Amino acid sequence: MPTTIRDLAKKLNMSVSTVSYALNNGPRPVPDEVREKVLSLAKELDYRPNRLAKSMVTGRTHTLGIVPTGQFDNFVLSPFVMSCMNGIVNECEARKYDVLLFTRFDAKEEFEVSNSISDGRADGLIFLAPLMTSNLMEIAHRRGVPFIVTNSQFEPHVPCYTVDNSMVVKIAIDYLKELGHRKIGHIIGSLDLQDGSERRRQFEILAQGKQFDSKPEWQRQGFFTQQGGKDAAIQILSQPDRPTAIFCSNDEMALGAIWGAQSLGLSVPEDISIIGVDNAPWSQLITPALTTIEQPAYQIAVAAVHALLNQIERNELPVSQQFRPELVVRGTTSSPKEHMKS
Amino acid sequence: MPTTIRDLAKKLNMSVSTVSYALNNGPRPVPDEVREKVLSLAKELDYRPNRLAKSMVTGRTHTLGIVPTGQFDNFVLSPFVMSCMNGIVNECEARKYDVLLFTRFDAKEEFEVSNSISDGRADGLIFLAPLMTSNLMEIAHRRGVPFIVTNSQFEPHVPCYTVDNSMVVKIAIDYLKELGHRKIGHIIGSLDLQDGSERRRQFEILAQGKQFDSKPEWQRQGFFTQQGGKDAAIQILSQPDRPTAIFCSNDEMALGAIWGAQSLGLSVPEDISIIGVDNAPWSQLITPALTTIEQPAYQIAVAAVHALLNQIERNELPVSQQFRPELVVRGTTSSPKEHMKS
DNA sequence: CTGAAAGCGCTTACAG
DNA sequence: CTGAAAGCGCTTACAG
Repeated sequence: MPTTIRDLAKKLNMSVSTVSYALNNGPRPVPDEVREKVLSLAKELDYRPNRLAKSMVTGRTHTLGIVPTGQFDNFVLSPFVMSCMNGIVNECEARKYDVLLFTRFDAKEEFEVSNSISDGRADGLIFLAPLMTSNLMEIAHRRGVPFIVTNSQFEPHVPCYTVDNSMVVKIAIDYLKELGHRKIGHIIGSLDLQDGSERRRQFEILAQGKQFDSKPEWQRQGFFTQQGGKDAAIQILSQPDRPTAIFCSNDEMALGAIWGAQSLGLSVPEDISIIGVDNAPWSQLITPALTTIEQPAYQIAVAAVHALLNQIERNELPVSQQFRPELVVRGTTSSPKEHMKS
Repeated sequence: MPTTIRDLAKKLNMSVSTVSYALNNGPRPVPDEVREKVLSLAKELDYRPNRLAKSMVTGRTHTLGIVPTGQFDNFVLSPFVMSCMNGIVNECEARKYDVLLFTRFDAKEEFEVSNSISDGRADGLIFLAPLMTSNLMEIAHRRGVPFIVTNSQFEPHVPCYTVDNSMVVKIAIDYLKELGHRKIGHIIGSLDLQDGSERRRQFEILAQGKQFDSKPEWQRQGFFTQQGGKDAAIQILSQPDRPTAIFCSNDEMALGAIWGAQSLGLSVPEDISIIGVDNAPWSQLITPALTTIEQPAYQIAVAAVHALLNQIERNELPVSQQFRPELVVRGTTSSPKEHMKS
């Protein structure tokens, strides 16, 4: 059995309160001599404070909970989520918080998750790109658990930290237009994720605003996966009248789209320009290197954690924030061939 | 204030014990009618059990702690660690455990880590590729906290789950020899990590066994990073007498080595064969695709978690296990040019 | 069958 | 200045 504060008190013939104050160096003053004694015995007996007991009485755990959307597999595959995790963990480290990863996730075991998130183990919650249909945020709100959301947007009162998706699409389209493209397709991401559906919506808005030509047949679901991107690209590009450029909602699908185009005998970027979103670590390693839109995932996460901890520690209400994406021009985009332009 | 078990008992005019047994559906039998009442009021008042309180009395948290080696940055960069995390989280999910990520890590804030790991928040610990100099395992052992180690090996009584590094090196060297290589260099990984130092040691053993030619100048530190690999390759390959193949202790360094070779005007694999370790997700995306040795990181992690949970739940002592690596032949290796052979 | 009570290991008002 | 005690929210022997 590990040493407890009572063991120390008994051995020293002191009260537990004195020992506690000595150990914590306050808030009640303790004579140096007494403190020395306590500390030295604590060391000798390898005393370790029990955090559960402490948390029970203080109501604080110094732990942040992370609620993933789905299987952790997707984490590893998604460079965005990984950068987020990186930012979260680094910021937590700086603020001396630990990170609790909930493994029963929203999509599958909602009931267990909804129990976990407010069971006292975390001071606050980070929802990583939750499904648009998730009601977990509502539950957290109702139960008074501080939380923030990354990469999804909900009602105004829900604090959301996300990239500006209308800007993501605008930057991509503006750049393609600048290159001379008029006929632009879109490989759509998962529509139950806000990034996927919002990018599609913005694409639609620009298309309907006659910013460029697009037809329904040039827009296909790719589900944010390589295979999905490849299938979608093949469908889009095997049509007699095809676009000269495709905007893909993430890099995975863009990679698949390149393969799809090549499988049809088309060259990238000569025959078809392809642009993704994320700036995945591998995107600069492929040939040709992928043109993409980078979202500041790391900074988003750091800001989100910062806001959440400010709410927890200083009761400051977090305010939603949108972050600017950035164009990264590489080799999968170029001007369209003259005869393809229209 | 959230509803407690006492609130329920009071409102129902029952004892807390009855409510507790009703809520947990045992171990003491409770009449169906009473149980219904309790459950329905619990639902009405949105009662959520406090896990801290429960853990205090049961001594179990249903949470596994992960102790990273260093900055989380390295996690994101390292495909091996990511696959491990993936395996850990998936296996924990299946067994209904959550995952606590300690953010104060071994290398920097050892004292805080050593406090955290035995503070009651986790039922067991996973040390992810700990430094060979770490004494955290000893501390965990002394305090009676169940733990396992991945990708590092210590004394026999420490349960370690790791790839068989002698086989990693043997497979790489055998394959290069089979291609006809006689002059082989090595880009060494971090020597404070067991994978790095063990692979170097095995390389040395084979070299001294006259399995192939190698000189000290053909072995350079690459610190497991791209830049380190590039620098090392440039040093190795700018010598008048240079090897025809380089075995790199991981894929990151192999990538850097390719760049280094190319910066010297050498072609891969025509002028120099390069082989890595890890089978990183991007390794098949580069041109030429990287020949590498895959270690079953996911399976290692799953087995490790499995063993750890068996110890926690059934008191079965975990036994160390070594896993077989596998050769993945791709485009960065070929037979050496005739005149270079010796 | 069910209630009153002890106890998990702490913190912190409350007395003296 | 310091000790005895209440209490955080549970589980579970112990009585009745």
